[in-house]
Amino acid sequence: MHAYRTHTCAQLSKADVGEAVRLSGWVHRKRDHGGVLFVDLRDHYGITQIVADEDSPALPVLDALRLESVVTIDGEVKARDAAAVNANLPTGEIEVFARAVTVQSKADDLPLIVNSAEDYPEETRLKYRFVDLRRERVHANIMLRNKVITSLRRRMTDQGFSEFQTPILGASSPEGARDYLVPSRLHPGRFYALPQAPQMFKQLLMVAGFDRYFQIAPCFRDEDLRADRSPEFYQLDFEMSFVTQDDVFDAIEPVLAGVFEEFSGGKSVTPAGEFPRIPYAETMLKYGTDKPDLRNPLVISDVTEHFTSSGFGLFEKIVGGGGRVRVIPAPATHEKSRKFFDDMNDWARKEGFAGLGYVTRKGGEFGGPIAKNHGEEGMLKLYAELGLGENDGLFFAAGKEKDAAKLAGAARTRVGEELGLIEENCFKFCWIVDFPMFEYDEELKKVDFSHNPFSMPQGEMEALENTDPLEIKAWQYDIVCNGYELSSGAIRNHKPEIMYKAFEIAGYTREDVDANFSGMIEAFKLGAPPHGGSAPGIDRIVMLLADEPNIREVIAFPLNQRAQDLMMGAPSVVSARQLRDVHIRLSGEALEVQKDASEAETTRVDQAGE
RNA sequence: GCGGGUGUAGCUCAGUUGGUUAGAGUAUCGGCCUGUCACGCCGAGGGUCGCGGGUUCGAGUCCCGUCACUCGCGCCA
Repeated sequence: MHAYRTHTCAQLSKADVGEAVRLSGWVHRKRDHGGVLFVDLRDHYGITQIVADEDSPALPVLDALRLESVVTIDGEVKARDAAAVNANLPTGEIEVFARAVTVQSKADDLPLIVNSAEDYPEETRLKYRFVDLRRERVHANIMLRNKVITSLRRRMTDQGFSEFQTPILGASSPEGARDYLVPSRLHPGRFYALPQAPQMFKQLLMVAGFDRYFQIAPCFRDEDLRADRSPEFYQLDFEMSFVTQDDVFDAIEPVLAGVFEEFSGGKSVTPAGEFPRIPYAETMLKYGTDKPDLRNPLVISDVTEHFTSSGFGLFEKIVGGGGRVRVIPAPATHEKSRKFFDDMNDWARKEGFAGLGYVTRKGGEFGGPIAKNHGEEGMLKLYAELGLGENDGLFFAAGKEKDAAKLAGAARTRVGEELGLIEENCFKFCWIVDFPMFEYDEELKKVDFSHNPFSMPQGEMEALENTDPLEIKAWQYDIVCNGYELSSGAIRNHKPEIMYKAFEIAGYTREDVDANFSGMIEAFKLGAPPHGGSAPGIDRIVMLLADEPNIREVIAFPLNQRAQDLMMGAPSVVSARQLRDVHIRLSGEALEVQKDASEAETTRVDQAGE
């Protein structure tokens, strides 16, 4: 007989009655009836009820064990009486009568309880993540993640993509997020950077002629966190040669739609080939964001023209100063109290906006200060244009275009949620396309890249030379699902002359480009295919599929909101010797921290890895 | 860096207008119980009310500061 088990805790059924079996697992739950003891034995696969009575030598041993101890049970499979069958358990028709027990590992008092769905503080959960991960929900999330990744791999290879690895220790590059830095021992004063994404390497693989690349790629960005942002995360990174934007869309839509259909648990998914394509300018107008949640039916409109002259002086003044007025409909709000509208305004102020105006309408009657001052005639005209009914309210976001769009976007979400308009049980995908190539940086008072500088401008060199830079679009696109940006990608700029020109517009010289992107620019001078790709975020995909509001719920060992590993103690102080090795001397606060750390903390116990 | 929320027993939470010895459930420990499956019953231990200061005859409760966690803004593809 095997040392630990003949079956898993999910395997036994009526067909095995009478068999002598050996099971191993964790003591999930105990029910002690004095002369008879029930133990739910749990492993990765399931739960089997173990029973011991006074005839069994296992009884006192199991009785004394705390929950989550690990045991091996030798016993006999018995059928349960009809009345004792547990229909909630796949193994509920049988139980194993314990003849003997071996304690593999005793558990102390637990910081959190595995057999309960109770919510524990994240701090506790992360510190004892190995216990937390035994709990049903997180365990299932991590297994879902595994299945999603397996499925993505299969779908990509089936489409002729090949999987590659790229370096983790790379060079810091100037654009984008802050890099995680790794000091070099062999090269004093020099640093590696962990990849924010394998961007250049995947492009170089295209230049190397591999045609279709993908990778489940670890990415690192040293920026502040959000619920959907971790400093280390994974992307389904891919790149293709000799492709147009449409080819990239055609390649990835079936992969994403397919994996969502496979794991959505019956929720509807935008079919492959039908992802709406929304230009950036349109999404900023209609949804007030570049990651619109299309489950929300509300659409923002620009009504600036209605307020060039208006009895409502505030809007007239804003419009006169070049500002915009945007509106969000609040359908069927005739029975909402004044408090509902005032609360929205309070919310907007709390969010740091100037305020959210509103008009109420009850049975055709307009209400609120804006309606009063703007006049009934003007309101009727406005409502007619917007196609609004006699019981529909309206929220107003006014200000500089950027601010008005942002407030309108936030208000659209808020109104949709408050009115219960968000469609449930669906995943709504869309592409955001035609991102601007450049934008005006108000702080630096200059034109700068609005996204990745390596995207091909639409119209290529001709556009760069003859168009207002702020009008130029890029072959740059995002995939958005339910308001989450899942992916960002582009058709790349593989022509050195166009790249020099694009950088020139953003105020960089040929020498700047050569110095910062030498590898890439050299490669493009030695025969580069047109190419493009994208990189869907795997953690966010799993988060959506698992219906979790937080990315850490789908990462086995996540860093907390302050980028610390509470279990392993990262980031940690290191010994003076380690610092010397990498030519680093601490000062100021950093030196104080190092000094205050206990000797044990800075003692390095060498251990061999695998 | 900024704003919001939270912080009371190992854990989840209650705690009134500032008023006697800060409670419940769960976990732990002890006892009872032969068919449970969130078993049940009896009992016990367990508290720097995050920390520091202030107001007050009196602070878990009010005020100021600070720390931790978290959500958002800034930042970030």
